[in-house]
Amino acid sequence: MSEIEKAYIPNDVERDVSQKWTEFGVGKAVGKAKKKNFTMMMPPANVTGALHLGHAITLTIEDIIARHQRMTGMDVLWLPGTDHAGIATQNVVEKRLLEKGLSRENLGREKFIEKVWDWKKKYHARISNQIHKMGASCDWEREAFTLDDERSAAVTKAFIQLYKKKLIYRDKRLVNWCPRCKTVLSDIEVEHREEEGNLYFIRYFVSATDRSICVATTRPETMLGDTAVAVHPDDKRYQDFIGKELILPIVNREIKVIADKRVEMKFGTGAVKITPAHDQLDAAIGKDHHLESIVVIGPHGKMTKNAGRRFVGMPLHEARKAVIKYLDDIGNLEKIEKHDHSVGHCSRCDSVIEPLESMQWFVKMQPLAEKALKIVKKKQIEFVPARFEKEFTRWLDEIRDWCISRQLWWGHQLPVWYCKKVPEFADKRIRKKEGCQRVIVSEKPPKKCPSCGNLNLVQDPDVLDTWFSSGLWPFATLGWPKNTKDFRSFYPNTVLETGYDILFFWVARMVMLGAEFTGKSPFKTVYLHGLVRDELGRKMSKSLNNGIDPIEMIEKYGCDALRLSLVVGSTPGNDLKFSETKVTGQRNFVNKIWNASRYVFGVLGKNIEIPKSPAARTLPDRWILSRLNRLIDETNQAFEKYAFGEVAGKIQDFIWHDFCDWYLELTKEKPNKKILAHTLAQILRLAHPFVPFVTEKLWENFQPAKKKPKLLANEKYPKPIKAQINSKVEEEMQIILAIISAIRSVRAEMNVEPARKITVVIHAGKFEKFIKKQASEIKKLARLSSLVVKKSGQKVKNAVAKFDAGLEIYFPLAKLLDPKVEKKRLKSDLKESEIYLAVIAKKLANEDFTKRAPKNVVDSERAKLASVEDKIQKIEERLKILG
RNA sequence: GGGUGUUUAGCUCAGUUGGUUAGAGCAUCUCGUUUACACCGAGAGGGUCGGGGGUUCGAAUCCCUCAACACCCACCA
Repeated sequence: MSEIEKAYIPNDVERDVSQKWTEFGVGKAVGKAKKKNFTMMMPPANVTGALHLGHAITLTIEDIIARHQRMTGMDVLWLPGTDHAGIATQNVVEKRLLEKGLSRENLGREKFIEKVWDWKKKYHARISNQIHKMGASCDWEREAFTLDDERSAAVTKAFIQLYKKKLIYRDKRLVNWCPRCKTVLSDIEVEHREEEGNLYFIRYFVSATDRSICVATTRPETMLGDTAVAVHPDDKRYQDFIGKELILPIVNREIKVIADKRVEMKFGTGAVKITPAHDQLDAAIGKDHHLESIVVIGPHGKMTKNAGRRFVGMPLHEARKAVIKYLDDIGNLEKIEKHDHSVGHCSRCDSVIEPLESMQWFVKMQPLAEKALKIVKKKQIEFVPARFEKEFTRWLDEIRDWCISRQLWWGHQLPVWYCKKVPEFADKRIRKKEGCQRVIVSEKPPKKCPSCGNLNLVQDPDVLDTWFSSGLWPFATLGWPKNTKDFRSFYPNTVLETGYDILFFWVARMVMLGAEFTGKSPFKTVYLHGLVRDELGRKMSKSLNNGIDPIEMIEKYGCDALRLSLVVGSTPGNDLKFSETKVTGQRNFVNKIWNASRYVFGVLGKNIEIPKSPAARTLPDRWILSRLNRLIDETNQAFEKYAFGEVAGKIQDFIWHDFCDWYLELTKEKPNKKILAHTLAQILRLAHPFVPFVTEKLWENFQPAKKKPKLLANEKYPKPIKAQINSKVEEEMQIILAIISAIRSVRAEMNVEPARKITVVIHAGKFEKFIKKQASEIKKLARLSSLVVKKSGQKVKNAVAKFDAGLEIYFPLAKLLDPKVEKKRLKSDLKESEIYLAVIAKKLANEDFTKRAPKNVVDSERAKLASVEDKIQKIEERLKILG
């Protein structure tokens, strides 16, 4: 016993245990088709920086799942990986370069990518190390990276296959442009926020008249690119304007008034300026009315030469001011009103997104979404919690095409070559050259143009959206498109666990691409956890500086404590408020397990074998076995529901209260070694998925010296022995515990020092027998010098009395008894009981209740009534005696 | 403009298919060095379950409605 430290010191233990797991290959999956396989892919962490609490909760939940499944006998593949995270990583590296006065343009593409790989290596090592520190029992031998060779091959294959099916196409359209990241983004990478703004009213005159139309806009600078004004065809105010030419102020270009149903009559003046190059709705209207599209805002957020000499080169916000001033000067600015509207921001850098017309690559989503929806309809995929299914299908129902090309360097370059026709943002040298303009999509660089034989082909400089490669993750990680053994063994995956914030970004794409390429749902269950927030419920962010570093928590309190603090009290899909005090609370619990075990191992001595089926000798023995098996039963059920918080909470309750507070204390005099060993072993097995380090370390004490050591991680998860669940035993024990509590309560109320042992007399009625059997335990825990248990007897005079559960408990100590205090105490008890009596009596007086409620409910109410009536009667008698 | 979630003790949250006087942890107060643990133990106080209405013998739990907060989606310029 002296070998076990008095308090649990996590850091050394964790290092030691971690090493053991690696040695024994705990996370390694076998991968034989005949074995029962369980597959789960770790959401690949971005190689941008360090692990945060979001990763910590992901790893904790997934490790709980993985360890639990492993212990139930599954061949678990939990495959770890990292994500190249295109924009995010490129941004950090560029930022770092900028600090040294460098830019990616100075370095050139190749050199720059080298730098990013350097960064990747460094942060990959750091993140892997941190994943280890979280206790993650994943299969490192199968680790994958979204940009490694195998995954890149999968990406190319996927791209080509979709292109051949005409599900990938190239088109010029209005896209979301981030002027800071200098790339287009998909629609879901744009975050809309309601912002204060202005509505500007600008007057456009009809050519050669003094009649005019006033238009309202939130973005006056775009008027330089207007090519029409639209009104609703039914709008009486503007009937005779339709078809007329207006003079666009400043530019002095003629634009037509058109009629279109999409114009909202009630908004603004009912007349809309149409700028097809810079607004989605305008683009749609422009297309239908064959309007010209004039680009006035360039890719860097500056005005183009189309905006006119006065504005060219101006950044957007300046251009807005200048246009307003100009319009005001020439008298065309009617008024400015306050107007809140939703503004799109880059999800990576928060810059305001500009709609920009540009040639990009898209995935046609409708056919893919249909396949995914079919999977949902056929119930081939289950969401936990279920409500996310609705969100999932709704998004798929309204799906829009996915812009997948990015003007970045870090990522999978498109497997596309042009016969000297190059995309618009390529540099000038190649732009000048001309060819037959053929687009070649090919797995390997083509030697010459298949149409004209030209040798001078140029690869599209763009890369694919990071999420395109993540979308292939469930099968690309297993070697797809090759038909590998792993793919056959582990596909489809069993569970996909991640945060609900990437339901569309990631989960939906995996389901669609999985259905497309493998013909089935990539996983059976989608478990979505909530977001970790700070104690005020705010999102953790760098700008608020409210982030908590999980590694720091591990160093301070231990990994097990951190893991519990992320799971206990949390439910699927709901956000979790996190605070350091939660971790300290769980650290205390982990220490409790440690010390309870220390006590048990002290009692057991060395070379302990865990008994197969220990015999219960006493009521407490039978009770703890009943409670234990009830717990096992409940935890198994809760695991089925993915209610990990519930499982952890129940195990915690059992260990702390049933086992430590009661069972260990009750049996200290005469410990039953076999029951102790068995119960502790079951506890360690049950708790292991949640607190793997401390339990694995403690498990070492169960190893008989001669035998080869076995790991707890490879043990079987407990199954309930239903025959040991015994409600009668639990009820009896409940009475013993109630007696002890009642005595303790009276002692505290009467200020009897704990050191002072007292005498208690119990009139126990029908409970006499088994209370007598537990007399020594009651004496010990209630600190009694003697305990007299009788069926009934004369009311004990000069005693403090307590009536509970049909029992009379007397404390015959004249010194203790202050009649005044005792009367007061009894009276308050009486009052409470009378209130309770009234409640039940009223219920039973109601004929509807006695007639309609089930018999067992009515009976139990009657029993309660009898019991409380008895108690009241006894208290009243007592009060009479006291006078 | 649609949709979802949350609202239970000072704080963080549990509350299965409606059925004891609504629970736990933290915090608070009182007592305690009973050799596993002060990262502990014992005891106590604290809630008209967001408001209103309905269904029912019976509602924190089911239905309607309102409110606050959070989030998601949407081309109102």
